[in-house]
Amino acid sequence: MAQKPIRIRDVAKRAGVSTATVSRALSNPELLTEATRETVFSAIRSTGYRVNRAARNLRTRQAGAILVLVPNLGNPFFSQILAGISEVFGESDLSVLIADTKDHATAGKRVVDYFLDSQIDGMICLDGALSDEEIRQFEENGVNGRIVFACEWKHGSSQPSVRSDNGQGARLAVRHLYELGHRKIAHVTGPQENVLTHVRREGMLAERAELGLPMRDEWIIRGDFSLESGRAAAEKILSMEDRPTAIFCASDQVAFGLISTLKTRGVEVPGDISVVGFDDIELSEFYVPALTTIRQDRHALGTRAARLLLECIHAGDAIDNKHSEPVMIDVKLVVRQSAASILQETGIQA
Amino acid sequence: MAQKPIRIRDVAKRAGVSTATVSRALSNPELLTEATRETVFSAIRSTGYRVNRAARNLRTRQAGAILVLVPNLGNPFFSQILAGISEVFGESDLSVLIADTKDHATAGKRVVDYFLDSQIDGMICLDGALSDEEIRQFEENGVNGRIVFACEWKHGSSQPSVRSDNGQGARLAVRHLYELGHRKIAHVTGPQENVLTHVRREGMLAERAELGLPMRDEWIIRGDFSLESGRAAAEKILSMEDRPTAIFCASDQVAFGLISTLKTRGVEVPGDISVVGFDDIELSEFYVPALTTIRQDRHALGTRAARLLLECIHAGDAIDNKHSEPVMIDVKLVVRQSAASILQETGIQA
DNA sequence: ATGATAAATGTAATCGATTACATGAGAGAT
DNA sequence: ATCTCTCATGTAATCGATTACATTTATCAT
Repeated sequence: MAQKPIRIRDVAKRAGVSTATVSRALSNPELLTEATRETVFSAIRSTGYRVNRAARNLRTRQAGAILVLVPNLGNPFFSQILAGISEVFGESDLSVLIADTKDHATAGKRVVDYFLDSQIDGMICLDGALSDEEIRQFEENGVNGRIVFACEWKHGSSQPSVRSDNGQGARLAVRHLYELGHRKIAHVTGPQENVLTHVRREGMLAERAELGLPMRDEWIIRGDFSLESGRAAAEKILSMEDRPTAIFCASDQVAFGLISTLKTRGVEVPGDISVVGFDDIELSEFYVPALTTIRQDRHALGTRAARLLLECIHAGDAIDNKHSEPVMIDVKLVVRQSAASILQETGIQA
Repeated sequence: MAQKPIRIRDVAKRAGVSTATVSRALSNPELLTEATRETVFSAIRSTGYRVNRAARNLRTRQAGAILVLVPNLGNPFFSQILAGISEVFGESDLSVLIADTKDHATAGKRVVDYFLDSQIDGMICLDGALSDEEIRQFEENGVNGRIVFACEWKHGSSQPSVRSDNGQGARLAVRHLYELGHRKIAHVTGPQENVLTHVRREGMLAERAELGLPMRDEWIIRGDFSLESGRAAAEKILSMEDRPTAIFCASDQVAFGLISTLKTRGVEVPGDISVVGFDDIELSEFYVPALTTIRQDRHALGTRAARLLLECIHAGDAIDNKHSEPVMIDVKLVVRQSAASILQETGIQA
């Protein structure tokens, strides 16, 4: 019961014009007379014609799609970014493909192949941990001008990117804890090679130095943004003789893993230890205690990156990589319940 | 600096064969002599040839992609399902498009257009709330055989679907609470028109009846799976004179919203009120208290649906809709901390 | 040796839209 | 009345792979 496919030729016949005219009505309507344009459109409507993407893509040498490369689709952090991206591309006529870096690694797929197979016209990469080999393949095949990084980026690369002001976020977190009276502040980092891990740690150290806060090696605990690593960090902290009074986590998930484990072991948050997260995912507001955290505007990260990519694609080789400096998105401190004044902890009142 | 595109013709020339032979080497290698096959493949390797998808799609009248329609990309519940889906399609050579129903509604897009524009060969629909109008369009355009529902489904439709055993899940939840000694059990539902809302509510009522539990109208609280609706439900419960001792929520998110609000208002969970969720998203284990909930195997939902769709696509019009009965995925009760024996609550010991 | 059959490969039409180039009609200048 | 020039539209080549059909070659029976 397949429908009879309606071709541009059928529309042309119906409208009494050539296929060229129909095609122009679609892509450059201003070239046509008011009258013919009307005739053609009414023919299109009455036949229910829809352009065949494959044919168009073949002829125009475009793919009509872009790819979003996500480090881990299972992480709720990315959902709002994706929503922002698909919102923008929903208005263009580009479709959005989504792939998980994890799947790739296991399946031995090369990202550059999406370009080489002309499956995509561009890519938004949410994963800064692409191998150098893959980056080299991008350069080699001249697809660099059609890649935008968002959230994460490749360290030292000049590729266009959209990012939160992570350093500032870290400083806000530390300062907030400082203002609450905390001096012994620990930090659970992200994965070792991650750019975000780096800038957030640096931001924290900078603010710390500025405030003249003490520092110990054991206060920097290696994590990887995951719930599980939050749990592991909690174990470390529980085993310390002299525990920090506050902990700044590199992600909200880490904070959840941490808090949940601490509380299970009888350590109260924020009673005994204050915790600040990073990201402000939806759930943070409804955690117990509601999480004090640094908000990243994930939706904006998505839409800005999407628009930037659209520019790159439309510019083509014309402008090339003039978007060298990253687009920065402001972050802000969201004060909730998980970090409290140290006075409450010790019971000392002024 | 665009790369010279290598066409099948170039490979043919290099290998000293016709384009037909090269094409066969790729799609039906068994038709060729060992020798020519070797020659062709080595020519492919040395030229770095990659097939042009647009050309292939045009000729074969396929799209080379499938669509996953998600009710709300921002909901972490779907991430694992998506991961499962992209895992399966990563092995086929179909790409995965993802679209959010919300965007569609606002942009006034029609889902069926993806098919009509030959952008997709099939679709996995995670949204059971498609309008009748849209369903009609599917039938009208003969694309019904290429649609698989997952998680949710269209009530009364015979379209292939993969779903959790929601009724059983609800029964398990109620029974668990019953066994803990609870008799006054409330339920926060999903959105009114949702199929899951319906079957979960029915399952709950059935188990309740079987156990001879009392029932009051105010114990059925309307929600919509969201954190916010959990908060609203909590407000309702707080305002009741005679509060239920346990609450079964239609989703984990609802449970979080509920618990967080109850605790903020000084009602302890599970001390004063026990709560059971539904879904078992990653975070549930790390909530405070760790959430007792019904686990849906989201990854399996994704992979099963993906494989089912692959079958449908390969079968073509041949088998048509023989997958009439839904694929059921088992759920199980995961006991954690949010639901406790009622004895603890009242302080009465046996 | 010859014809029949099967297996491997080649030839060329085809998928459907786009667009460079060609054509024709009308406006305006002389 | 004739010549230009412009603007709207038509003609047909093209994008690159697939595949029905044609042709060649090899295999085998008689």
